[in-house]
Amino acid sequence: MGRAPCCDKANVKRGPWSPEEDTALRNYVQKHGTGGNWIALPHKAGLKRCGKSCRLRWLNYLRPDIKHGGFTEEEDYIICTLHQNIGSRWSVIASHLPGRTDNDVKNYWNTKLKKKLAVLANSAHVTTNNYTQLSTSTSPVPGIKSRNHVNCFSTPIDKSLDGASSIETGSGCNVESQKLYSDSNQFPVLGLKEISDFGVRANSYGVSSSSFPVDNSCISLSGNGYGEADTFLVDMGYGSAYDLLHGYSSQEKILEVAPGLANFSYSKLLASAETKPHGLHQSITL
DNA sequence: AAGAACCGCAACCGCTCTGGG
DNA sequence: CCCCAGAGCGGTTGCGGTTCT
Repeated sequence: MGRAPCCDKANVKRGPWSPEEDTALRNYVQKHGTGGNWIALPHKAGLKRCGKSCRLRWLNYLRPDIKHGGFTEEEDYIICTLHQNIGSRWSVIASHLPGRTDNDVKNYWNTKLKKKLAVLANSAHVTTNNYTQLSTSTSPVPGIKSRNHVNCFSTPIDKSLDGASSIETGSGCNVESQKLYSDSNQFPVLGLKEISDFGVRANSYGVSSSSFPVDNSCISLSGNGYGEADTFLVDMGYGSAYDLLHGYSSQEKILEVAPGLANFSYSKLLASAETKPHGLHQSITL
């Protein structure tokens, strides 16, 4: 026996909403609110619709603060970053995008962004950028062991950044790991730095992303327009920071995971630079 | 010009979560 | 605790519009 339906499907209208229905629902909600009871709402509003359908219509289309239209580059960036870190938790991702609904974000990801990233991944000369979660067996940095999805990308940090600015660095730079690094004197590793050294504030989403702040002692961007940058974020892909916190927190261990860091040089990387939408920094794809 | 293929998005479905009794 | 109704969520579908052949 299946689950009981949430409403009498024989007596409710389905399919696209008419302008009259939209008006009735909008007027009712604006006047009375939802009352915390969507099941009873359609009857009160004089609608022959399922409560769930009303809720969806309101949340995804009729709400006054809904933003319609194309997604910006900045929104792309946020979606990609969060999707990398937390997966398809659309409601959480949407909560970071004012005016966007989970349905919007989900549709956008499935119809456009996913394909866009696939094209980017295929066109990358060396590897993909860290927007993707490819289960690739090829490693972006020579010698890095293939893990669940090890992709690497760097972000030159502009030292003129406002100190109050926030860069998503994942838990690789969160307070807990920074403390661990500094307490155990691990920072000499390859120019690994504390994010706060650069005058920017790490913004941890409480996820296992993995951006390492480093100085230019291990990175050279000469010849590709970034030679003047002396601080960078290097993102090793989801999971690496977690490892640093749980057993890979020594230089030997780091090199075990990523031996390529020992002679890591960006100078050999292609200058497939793109301007990041928020204007805080730029990134290159390794 | 017409049919096929593709695309984007609104809406639905069914499962999980949550809170009140 | 347990149960259940309702809310919330993510995956999927269906359809209208657009582009391609």
